[in-house]
Amino acid sequence: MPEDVVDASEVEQSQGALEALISERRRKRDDLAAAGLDPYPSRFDRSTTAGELHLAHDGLEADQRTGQQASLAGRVVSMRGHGKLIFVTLADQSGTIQLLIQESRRSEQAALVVEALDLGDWIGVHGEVITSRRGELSLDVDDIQMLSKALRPMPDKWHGLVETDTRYRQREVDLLANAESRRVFDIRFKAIAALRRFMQDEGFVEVETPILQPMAGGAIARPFFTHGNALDIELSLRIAPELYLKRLVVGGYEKVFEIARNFRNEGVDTRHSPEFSALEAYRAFGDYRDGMDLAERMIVAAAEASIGTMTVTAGERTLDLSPPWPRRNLLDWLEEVTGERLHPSDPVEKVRAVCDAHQCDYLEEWTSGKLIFELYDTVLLPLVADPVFVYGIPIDVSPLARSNDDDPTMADRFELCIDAKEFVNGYSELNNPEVQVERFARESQLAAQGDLEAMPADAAFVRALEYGLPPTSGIGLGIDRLVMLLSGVEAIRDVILFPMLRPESFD
RNA sequence: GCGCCUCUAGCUCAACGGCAGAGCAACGGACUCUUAAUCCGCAGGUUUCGGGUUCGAAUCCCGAGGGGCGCACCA
Repeated sequence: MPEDVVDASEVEQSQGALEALISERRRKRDDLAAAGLDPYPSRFDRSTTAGELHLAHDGLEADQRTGQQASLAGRVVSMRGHGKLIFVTLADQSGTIQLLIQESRRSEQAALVVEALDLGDWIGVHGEVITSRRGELSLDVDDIQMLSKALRPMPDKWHGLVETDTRYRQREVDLLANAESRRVFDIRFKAIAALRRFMQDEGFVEVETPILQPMAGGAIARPFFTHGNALDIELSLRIAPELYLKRLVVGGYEKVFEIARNFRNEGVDTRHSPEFSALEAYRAFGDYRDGMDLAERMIVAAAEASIGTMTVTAGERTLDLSPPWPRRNLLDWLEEVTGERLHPSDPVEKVRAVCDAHQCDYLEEWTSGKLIFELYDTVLLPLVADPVFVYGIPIDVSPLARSNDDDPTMADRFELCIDAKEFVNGYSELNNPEVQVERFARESQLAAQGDLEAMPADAAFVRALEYGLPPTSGIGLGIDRLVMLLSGVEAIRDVILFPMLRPESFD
């Protein structure tokens, strides 16, 4: 082959296949503009939506004309051409509807738009609501406007977008191409709306507390750090809203909640995201039992509103969320399973022996209470399928919880477990400032001994307690996990719209 | 952080040491009841990147990058 011919084809190819597809669409857009039709008009008046039309007319016999004129707007998701007749599937947020575009009926403007039409374009259409000869509800289109010309080719209309990387990085494409993805996020936002409604109906006030904090507290986790220029101070991103919310209860807000984005600078996996959402609620004059009641009703309300059933699937198994949920004492249950009656006051050797017998790893410095909690995590938690409250948790791992009146080594604290995962953590709040100081001191001591999990003392919080925190019940719900449960997906990234990923390079 | 897997056309996937292919999307054409429309034609590639082995590499080896999954930490 002569040199110059080779060069020419290389120049042609250097444009790239994707660029060629985009240029083609650009050309169509420019053709429209040249014909005096704005490919990006400012607005469009629609009279109805695909969903409303289906509600109004589904069940109609084939080949009917309703006489109803309608204007619809949406994205072209499929086209089936038959020469002088084209079937288009139009998608709006409410669903999809078929358009019948007949050459004999359409306007001149419509003809130009059809000429320039590609999958993915946003269009506005007008016509009569009819059913096709096959009985599908359709709009017999007489006019079309381009509302926004899409320049990039859409993913495969049958397989959608599969590659997880692209699905997370270009969530907009995932959403427009994959109905399953839309389903999951619809559940998410319905559930969150339901939680908010439920809390408001219960008389809780929704509040906002700082995300940028001088010292991240209220949980045990490594924070993200940033710098505040104006004050020239180091700030942490919140790991939990707990301490600020309790200060609001001190201030007289008897029922408060916050839907809080929390940030933890820790491992990322199927169940953990650096950025995640929690609902924390505090109710004056209640204790941890009220927390269990609240958690149960809250989750049931969210399930009802988002999926309309108490049956969910988690991997291979089917779970039943129907209340009431059993409440099991941790030490009793542990005895049932291991055959050993353990207590935080037991010598560590005794508890370690049980750990050894159940493949539960531990560190040298752990107390009996901490070991018991670890046994719960490794031995009991995996047994959980349907929801179960586990209450009575060692005080050693509960520095912000009130101790039990009859057994000061135990906290009046519970966790709600479903499908081998923790969903809610709640307790009677510790409101004795001096005991809180002791707890913080003990945590500091642990930190000094090298325990990376120790909680830093928060003097402002202690001062607040000194003004008087009423008896208070507090709970925290992991919203992402709840959405995973309700939607039946197994990766937390599938319930977060834009999960954290390494930045793309656009070179 | 450590281990394993993965990356091929815009999308979904083949080819697994011997000429890089298909379907969808695109482009040209036929078609007024399809719905994964069909039919004919045409085009589309630095096989993620960089090295190496080989007569020959998408394929084997080494390294880098993206992503996924385990383990550890955590909710």
